[in-house]
Amino acid sequence: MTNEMMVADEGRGEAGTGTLGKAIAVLEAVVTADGPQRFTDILARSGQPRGTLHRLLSHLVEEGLLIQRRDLSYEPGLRLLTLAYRSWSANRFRDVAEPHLQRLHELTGETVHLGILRETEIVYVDKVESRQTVRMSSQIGKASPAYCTGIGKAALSLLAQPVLKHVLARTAFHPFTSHTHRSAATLLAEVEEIRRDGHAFDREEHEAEIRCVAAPIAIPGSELAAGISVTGPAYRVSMEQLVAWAAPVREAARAIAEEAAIRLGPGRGGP
Amino acid sequence: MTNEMMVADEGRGEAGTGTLGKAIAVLEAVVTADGPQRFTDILARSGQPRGTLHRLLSHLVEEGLLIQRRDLSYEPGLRLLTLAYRSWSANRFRDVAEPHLQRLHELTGETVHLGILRETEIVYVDKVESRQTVRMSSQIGKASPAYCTGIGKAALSLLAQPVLKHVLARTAFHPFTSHTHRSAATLLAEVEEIRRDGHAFDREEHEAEIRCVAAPIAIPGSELAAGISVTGPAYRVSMEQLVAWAAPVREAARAIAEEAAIRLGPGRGGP
DNA sequence: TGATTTGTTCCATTATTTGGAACTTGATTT
DNA sequence: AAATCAAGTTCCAAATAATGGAACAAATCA
Repeated sequence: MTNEMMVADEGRGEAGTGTLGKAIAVLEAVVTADGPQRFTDILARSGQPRGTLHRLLSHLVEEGLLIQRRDLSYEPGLRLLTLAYRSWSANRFRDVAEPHLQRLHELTGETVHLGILRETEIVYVDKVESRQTVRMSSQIGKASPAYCTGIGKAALSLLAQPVLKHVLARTAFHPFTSHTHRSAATLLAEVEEIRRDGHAFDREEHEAEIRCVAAPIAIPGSELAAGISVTGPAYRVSMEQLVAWAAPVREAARAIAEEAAIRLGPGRGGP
Repeated sequence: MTNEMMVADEGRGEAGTGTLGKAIAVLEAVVTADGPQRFTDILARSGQPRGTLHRLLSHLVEEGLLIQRRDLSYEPGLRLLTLAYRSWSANRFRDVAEPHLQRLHELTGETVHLGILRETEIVYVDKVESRQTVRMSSQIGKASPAYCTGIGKAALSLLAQPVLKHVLARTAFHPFTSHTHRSAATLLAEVEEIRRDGHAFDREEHEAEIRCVAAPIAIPGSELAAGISVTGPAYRVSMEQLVAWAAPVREAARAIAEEAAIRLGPGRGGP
């Protein structure tokens, strides 16, 4: 099963192909920008010709995916949020994983994440933490690079070697901290270890003073690679501590995979 | 300003018009369904012809908006979650409102919501609550009918009469509880009161044993009607208590509108 | 094995998209 | 006040993609 693991191939590199692809690319251009975007801003960001872009934008507004303000600038619409809410709350894999995340959190007292690999990034799909953090409902839906996060590297370890190579070829190795992998070479070696050990560490590779231990999960039914992690600040969580937590994290991952195989296995999804 | 208040008009009633509209309609059909949907399921739900639907689905999968499982059934993809995360975390209106919601929560000890009107529904955009509830990160993105919720009725009170009529004409008055409005007539009378008072109550109209007090906010710059509310269980929160909270809720709404007018007012949105 | 259900492909017709250029609008400058 | 410039919108013939009915495959059932 691990060998067949694939990554959803989105085809082209940047601007979407096809009519729908272009529309979504424009949507993304607006959504990823900081503030409201005027027509000219989007024109520059998207590279579409004027006439085309204008029609694309009106269609997106008609669909409620964008909102046009009174000063003619464009903002993300509410429909995106509603669609995402529905797809999140109906996600059966997250549902299966949730109690296991909870249990891991009770054991460790630290933040626990569930993430799924998409292209070269890890998308966080669920999170359990104790104290109210600054931003209220966390970063569900946030995407971080796979190559420098615990869950990311764990998920990468599930990929067949040629697929892994293909993903790494598309990865930009940005040096977030002094510990961040700087090339595919060192990462490939670590992935080898992760395959052997069944768990991965983030040694302050994405954010300074933040460490984690993670384990991979192959989602049954779909060809997705996922993972869970326990994350904590370096001053509170030593590497020794993380090593000690590796076993329960692996065990939780195994339990999630097993339960998922039963509840969302080969047949139709349950009620 | 209240008079110009409009509701994003999505045009047609159900199935999307145009190429993009159809694609999003199909996406929605899959996303709102319970489990993974097989081709035939979607065929029935969407009413599209076979050939068309097949192509539409492949495009959606190509774009990462849907995922196709090994058994050929379709599930929501991760891209939706990522797009929604970006648009939520960059939402400047929510950003402005957040500290005010926090303050209201500290004053009342109950759950505080921020919602925006979209068509006939209220979409919850932010939420502040104390104890960890069952489901972790709440119902951000959830949509509830406007006619039977506090924020919904408050927001409706901002609409110009003809627009309001148009919205109510498209509303299905589902009797959730014994207190739910059963027709536009009684609702219109209450909206009149809400316009006069500046606040609205939900007297267990959407869910039994749940009450709230809400106040409307006209979002400056866009033509959106929004609102905030304090919600609590009937056994803990009396109607008298809600009446007492009405003033601070109105005041918070006013403060949010004022601050929003400055920070995201007529000009470009500053950093 | 034959019947049935489910998913996929084909392709001539039709409708939409494309995108450069002209046009409108509104602000700023001379 | 006229001229200049920038931003947004509209137009339309050519190019392209969507359409959808029907034929085709593949798996499932009787």
